[in-house]
Amino acid sequence: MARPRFASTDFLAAARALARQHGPAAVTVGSVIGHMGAPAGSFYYRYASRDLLLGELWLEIVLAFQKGFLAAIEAGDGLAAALHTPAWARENLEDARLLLLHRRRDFIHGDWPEALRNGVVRQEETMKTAVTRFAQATLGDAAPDNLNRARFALVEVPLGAVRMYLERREPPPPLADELIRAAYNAVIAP
Amino acid sequence: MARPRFASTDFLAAARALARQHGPAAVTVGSVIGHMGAPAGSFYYRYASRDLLLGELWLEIVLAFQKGFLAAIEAGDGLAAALHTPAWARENLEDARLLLLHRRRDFIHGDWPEALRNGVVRQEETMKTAVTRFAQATLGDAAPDNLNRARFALVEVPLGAVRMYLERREPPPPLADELIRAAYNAVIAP
DNA sequence: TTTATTCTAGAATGCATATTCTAAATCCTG
DNA sequence: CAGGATTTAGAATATGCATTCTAGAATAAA
Repeated sequence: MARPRFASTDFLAAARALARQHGPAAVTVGSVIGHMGAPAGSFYYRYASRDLLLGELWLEIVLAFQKGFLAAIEAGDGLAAALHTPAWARENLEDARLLLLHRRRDFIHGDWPEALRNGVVRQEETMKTAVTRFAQATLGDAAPDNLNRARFALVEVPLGAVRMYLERREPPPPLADELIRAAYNAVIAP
Repeated sequence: MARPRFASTDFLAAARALARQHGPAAVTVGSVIGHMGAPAGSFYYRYASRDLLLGELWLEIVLAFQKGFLAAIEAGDGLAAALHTPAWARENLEDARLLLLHRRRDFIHGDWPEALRNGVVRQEETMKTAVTRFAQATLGDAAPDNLNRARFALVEVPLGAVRMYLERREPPPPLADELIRAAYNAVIAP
């Protein structure tokens, strides 16, 4: 084989760097290979498409985020799950900006590549299951209103408390936690 | 003059319809003129660029939304301002989806057309001023933490309570108001 | 050393879009 | 009606991108 100069992970790393700096839309095949001085052929030797690259990037980040969230839910601690967002954002500011300031469809517009579809579906369902479990355990049952209440407390409130800081590239301050805690307690009867 | 078949407002209406159905990215010059059977020349006779069209659309919607919000703030009623989001979303479901499910940069990527720049800047500052006024009146002063607290209660919480419904094209139910009220009261000390 | 395999190289292709250009049609005014 | 202004019309141009293609270079295995 010809001397391998470019590994898959190199392309992924370049994509990540570009996405962090200029957003997912700026991750074009051209910008990626330009960023690392690789020819187009080398890219397509590793990745079947641009979508595959961006999809992998998103999935990797979302799964990393999810881990701590799920752990808290499984421990039955909803407040900890809600507070996981600012905590994770502090430790992973750049990835948090990527994940929380953009939508999934900013990474992949339209259908996901076959190779990733399973992973994405599993990710979605894992999240949905966690929220459902929380609703049942803490709110009594998984009636629609309870699911929405749970989702609000666990997902939307933390996101809202953190987004304004991420936009300024600042780690969420203690106030973010305080706001989340207050809203959580107000919405999830103790 | 040749018989005017296409008014500016026709293009704006077509853009709105397309954006509502498929998102701002689907508003291309081609899709707009295709949607109304107009030639490209007629479009460019009315609009200097696609950005101008999309920018006008966004600005029109955001200003419509803002009106009620500002009225509540000026009346000194923060809770009413927070509840304006679900109320407006109920009355303007499709525009609310457009405004709240997408970001400004999904309409205009990069620099805004000169013709709209003033309007956008004014819009931003009007909003910032309103939040500041609220912070001073209700939280004592406009220290950074107070501004962020105000923004959370007035903007982020309502958005979070409403987004999940908008995504499903459903008007926000009473629960949305209840969640907003609870979070608002918890965060804005009475 | 030969040969098959794995990659690098980067030019060529194709497609979706925005925008421009030129011509002609329609209407208003004198 | 003549002449100028306004609009329609839509083909032509330009650009940015993803992707494909064909050649050739570097390596491992035989």
